[in-house]
Amino acid sequence: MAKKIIETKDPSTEEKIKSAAQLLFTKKGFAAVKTRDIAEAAGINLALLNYYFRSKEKLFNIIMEESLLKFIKGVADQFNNNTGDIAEKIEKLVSSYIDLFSRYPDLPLFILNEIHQHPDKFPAKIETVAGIARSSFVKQIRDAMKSGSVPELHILHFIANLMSLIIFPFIASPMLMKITGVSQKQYHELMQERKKMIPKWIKAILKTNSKIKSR
Amino acid sequence: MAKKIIETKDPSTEEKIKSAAQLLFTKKGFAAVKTRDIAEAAGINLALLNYYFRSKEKLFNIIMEESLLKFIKGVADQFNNNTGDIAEKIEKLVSSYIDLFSRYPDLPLFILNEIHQHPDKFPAKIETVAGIARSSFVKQIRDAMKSGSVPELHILHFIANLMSLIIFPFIASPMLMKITGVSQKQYHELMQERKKMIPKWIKAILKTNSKIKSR
DNA sequence: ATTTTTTTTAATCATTTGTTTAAATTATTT
DNA sequence: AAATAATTTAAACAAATGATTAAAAAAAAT
Repeated sequence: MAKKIIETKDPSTEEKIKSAAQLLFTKKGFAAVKTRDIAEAAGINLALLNYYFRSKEKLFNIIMEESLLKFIKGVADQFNNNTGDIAEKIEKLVSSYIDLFSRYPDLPLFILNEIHQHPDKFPAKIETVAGIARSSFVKQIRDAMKSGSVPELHILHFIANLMSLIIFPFIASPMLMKITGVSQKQYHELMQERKKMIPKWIKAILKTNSKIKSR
Repeated sequence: MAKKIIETKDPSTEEKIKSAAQLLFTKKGFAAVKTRDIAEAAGINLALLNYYFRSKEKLFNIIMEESLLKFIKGVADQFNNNTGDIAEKIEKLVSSYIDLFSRYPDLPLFILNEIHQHPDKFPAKIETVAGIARSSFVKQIRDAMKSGSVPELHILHFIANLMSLIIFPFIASPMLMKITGVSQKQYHELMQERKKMIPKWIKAILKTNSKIKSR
């Protein structure tokens, strides 16, 4: 009856469990997924889940942590990158996120749900988040606004708009497809289109507010 | 052991159950809510839930249907309204939605989750959705684009952008508050601000694309 | 080859959970 | 007031569910 310290061994079954869990948790959420579902999807014996991960909750936390990392790494990289101007950073950010969500379409809703239900757990694990507000990117924007080269706009609006335009179409894809009658393939192409369009739109949004300032 | 046909009687306990269920389902989703949670929150005996609603699932469906109605009524009203120009309709739509989500902050995530998990169930119940594509509002936009008075832009982008800018900040409020350090009260004020700003931003987005066309 | 350790399996446990039952209570009708 | 119907309650059931156990099988070490 030798228990094992998780890290050290065979990735095969451990990985099988993790990827099955990732798939299911991401698609259905913690409560809706049963340990037996994971075992079956992974093609392993039920007891192995607890053997490798101790509990459903611990397994979920691992999946969630990795998901959060995927989600945040892109922002963090761009937000803390010190080279390039605002426009360039936005382009890279948009592009890398659209690629990420094209690969993992369930990721954003999964994460937003988790944050929605456990708002306090979230920043504890990922210190990166607090860093965003102090990042060079946000500073860059704040400075540009103060200097007048970019019109004033509350930073929340700016970040909210940018994230909205990137993320929401992935969260709402079934609805938007139903409403517009667009096919899966078309939808994907339209998302690719947005890589070029969102940066332009964001720029246009910023210019809009100059009316308010110059009045 | 007298069973009853639901509609006819005392609203008191039935309503207590419904509002408790609405609160919990909306906040935590179907699987995470236990019938005993609902009973406790409603301050009623567990068996009454089944007495009045037959099953947890039936109760959930009622809550979901009402939520979908709340969610869609606003669009449908504006989208099928035949008076007023595009700009006016957008203003009304934005304003009514921001009010709706300010009152029911958990509503959008709840509905998006449901659609995400049961994409087929959704349009079956709410015929309104299919109607949106054929609505006078969408026609109006399509005509305006063709006539050149508004630049060409795939209708999906238009609807996606509009919904994104309205809805996403409510879905992501905990995250955005953490990132920007904005308080609950400030956040609410900023959402109110968006009533005026989003229509301008949408207009600005539309104009952006004219470069592509006029080139 | 033998021993030891690690991994896998089938069976089982203890709770939890959705639902039902039968009796008690309350309200309504006659 | 008596009879009937509707509502509420406490208790219980059956199935589902997360977790554990002890033994078997496989792999690694000696």
